Amino acid sequence: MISARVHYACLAMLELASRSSEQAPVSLREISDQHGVPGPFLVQIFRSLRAAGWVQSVRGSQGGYRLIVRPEDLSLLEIAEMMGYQDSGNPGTGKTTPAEMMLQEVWEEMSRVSREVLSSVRLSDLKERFQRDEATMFYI
Amino acid sequence: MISARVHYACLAMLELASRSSEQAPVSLREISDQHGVPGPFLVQIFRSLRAAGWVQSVRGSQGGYRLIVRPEDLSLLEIAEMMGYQDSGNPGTGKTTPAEMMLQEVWEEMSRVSREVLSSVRLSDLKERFQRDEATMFYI
DNA sequence: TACAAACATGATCCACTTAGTCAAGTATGT
DNA sequence: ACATACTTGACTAAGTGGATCATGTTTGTA
Repeated sequence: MISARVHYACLAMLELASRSSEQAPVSLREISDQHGVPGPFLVQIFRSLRAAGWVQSVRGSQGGYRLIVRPEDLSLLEIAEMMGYQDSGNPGTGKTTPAEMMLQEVWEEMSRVSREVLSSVRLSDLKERFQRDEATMFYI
Repeated sequence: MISARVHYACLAMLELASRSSEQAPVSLREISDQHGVPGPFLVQIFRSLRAAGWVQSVRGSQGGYRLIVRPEDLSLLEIAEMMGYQDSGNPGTGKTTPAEMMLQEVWEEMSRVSREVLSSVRLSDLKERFQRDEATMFYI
């Protein structure tokens, strides 16, 4: 249901968000090492993130990526959709029999509630929780 | 998210349920014609339905399938799972970083609510609605 | 200026799943 | 006997997702 592509993108965005106070951009290498995401795959993902206008690239040595949207303005649903979450709808025989339509309603309700969950989580929510967790960890 | 296989299986089960009062079993041919499901594909699907113990096959001429569970005892979730819905869980890098775990929670919540929708619809619910629709259609 | 770090872009590849097909066999009613 | 219809198993075809490669461009630094 959730592809690795979506998962990786969310990890990456969370990393950028949690380090948005730093001046230096974050390199793909760091994200790759930190979260175990295949390096070349990250490149692809960031192409999309850049196209979405959420990150800015800094080329050259000491380069990397920087977040240029406010974390509270971005939900996981938006990220997932940008990464290709459910471009294709539910199946169907094409017919419009009563049975067919009834099932369609169920599938749509399913996808509705799923999207509701995704859209209810903003990047800033995760960032907050993340920082709280880190603080807790530190004192244990 | 919902595969054609699941969709077809639900259509077929609904057809069997709505005709469970008839003595004669329902042939695959009839279901195929009625709902536009590729014939040979139905064969595969019914193998699983039979393995689940929900239908009984009647071989030979005038043969077909007959429902042998009560429609109120079967939910769409059970059908979907039998047809291979989400055998594989959500993605993950395998690491147990805070970020990773937080995302896992979201993905799990997503799949939880989806399953909740599926499990809340029983075959008997669809059957009822189906018959009501047919009756309405008739009088229009 | 030369070099290394790091992004940019496009093409490509492989594995897996899903949808769909075929063929040979068995059971049964007429 | 013969037609109908399920049984079983193998098999193909297409699409998708994950991952990789190669090559080029930009920029900081020695």
